Amino acid sequence: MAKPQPPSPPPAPTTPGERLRAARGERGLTQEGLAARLGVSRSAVAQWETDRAGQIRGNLLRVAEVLDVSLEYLLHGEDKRAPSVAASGDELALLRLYRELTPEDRAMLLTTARRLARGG
Amino acid sequence: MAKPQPPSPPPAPTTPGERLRAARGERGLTQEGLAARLGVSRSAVAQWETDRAGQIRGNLLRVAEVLDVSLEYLLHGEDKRAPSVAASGDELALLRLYRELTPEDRAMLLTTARRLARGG
DNA sequence: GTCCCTACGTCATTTTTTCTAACTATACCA
DNA sequence: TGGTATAGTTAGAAAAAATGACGTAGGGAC
Repeated sequence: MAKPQPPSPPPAPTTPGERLRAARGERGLTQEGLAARLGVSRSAVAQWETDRAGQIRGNLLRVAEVLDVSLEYLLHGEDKRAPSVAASGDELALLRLYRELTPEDRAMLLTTARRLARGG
Repeated sequence: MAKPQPPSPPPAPTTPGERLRAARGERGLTQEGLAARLGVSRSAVAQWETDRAGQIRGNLLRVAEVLDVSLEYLLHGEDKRAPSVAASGDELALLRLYRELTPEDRAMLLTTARRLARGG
């Protein structure tokens, strides 16, 4: 009965902590690594990710910066404002960066993307 | 000499506090009114607006809600709300490619984009 | 098996931040 | 002048978050 589950629909993280953890994971950072970049203790990061009393709040800005996700995404989840195309925080980040580039660099980035997509 | 200044180019607020004050003003709220809606004291609001020792933090979310501005705007200034939709064809292409990538490759592409954006 | 190492969760306590409650200042108007 | 409304500033209290220490789980190497 069970349809052969396609690849694996990623279970969207539902809390700020989960989203933080997801974003950190995607960047291949450990809690310790992230903590170091932020200049806080590892346990602080652990507490943020487990949505404990210790809240991200004060460091939100820097966390969003270091992980390159939007504040809105970290806090609210998917960006509800952009149903059309760009969805997640990292996609928005990519777009923002792209728009900053010179035409030459844009072309280069697209080439890189294609190469990676081909399995390069 | 001085060109007749057109209407009045609104001097863009440059700090979170100034932007908060501007947003509050636009909505015709006094510090007291805003404080009431947020459930904090008026002096707290006053301190946020005068950018005293990074304060808003804990209430950022609610402030943004009540004033109906984005967090990004409050904190960073530039309106980050706009770029949520991918417009041009090349941007769409970039996004499509991005979505095909593995998390690792996505991270790599973002890194590349950041490097290019920094002028690398 | 067990030793070790890495990554992580949790707790008690300390440290930091932020709030509140006065108090002060300025502007406006009767 | 007095009265009102709005906002800036300060000290101390209250709340929040960071730290450091401890415990757990998984994986290799031996």
